[in-house]
Amino acid sequence: MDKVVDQEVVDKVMNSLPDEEILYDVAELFKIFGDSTRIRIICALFTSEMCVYDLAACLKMNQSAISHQLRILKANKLVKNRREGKMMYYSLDDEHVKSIFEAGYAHIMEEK
Amino acid sequence: MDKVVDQEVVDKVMNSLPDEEILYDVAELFKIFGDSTRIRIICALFTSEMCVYDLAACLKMNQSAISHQLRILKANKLVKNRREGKMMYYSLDDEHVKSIFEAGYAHIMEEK
DNA sequence: CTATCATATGAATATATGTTCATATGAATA
DNA sequence: TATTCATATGAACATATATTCATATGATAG
Repeated sequence: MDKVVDQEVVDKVMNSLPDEEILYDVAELFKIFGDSTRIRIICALFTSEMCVYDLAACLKMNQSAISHQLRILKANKLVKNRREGKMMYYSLDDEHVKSIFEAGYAHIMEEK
Repeated sequence: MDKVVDQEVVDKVMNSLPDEEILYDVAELFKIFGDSTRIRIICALFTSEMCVYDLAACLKMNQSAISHQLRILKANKLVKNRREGKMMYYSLDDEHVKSIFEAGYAHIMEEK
């Protein structure tokens, strides 16, 4: 006899899944957190708002790389910025950023 | 006068950053969540353990793609599996999986 | 207005990664 | 043991993305 799907289970699971579009957005959000440069930027901003130049110094990366990543973070509303003269100060834009980070961080620390 | 880093801020931030290796691991973890196929697999497994065949049916994807992603999820200890005859049942392997997902999900839902 | 500084951005490059196809593996059954 | 079914896996391909380099933009000081 051929294997067929367990229709009962499949139906139950399919009904429980959030909309595909929502899950796509959730994945896109996690993708933002899924890069070590961006995670380090986010972590740095937990402590203090910073300008691009100082962020680059902290992370020992060049200014352009930081700028590109800040652009992505800002486009996803995870950071915001304010200008002060020539300098642009970045800070976190959402309380969720910390809770998301901490959920992942807890998982990693438990493994150690 | 040349701009120099704000050494005080930079020092404070650098001291607050977790080890680079930890942050790398955190980023790697979020990267796993940062793919819509894997997020959908994870979500499906919130409801019920499932075999590969049924998972593929739920997500309307081919078996190979699901298998490849399950392999990644398992390598990262987010899912575990048990064999029952020919079938391999997958389920979530860690309580953190749900808390991580929910942190991201909450952020997305708030935007809607 | 010009020069300089801080930041942003486009193009190019290298690398990573997801899916598909073909096929292998491993278990059950005839 | 040969066949069939469920799953796993390697290779190939296409796509996405992070960084660097060069340069543009925007703001301030002289």
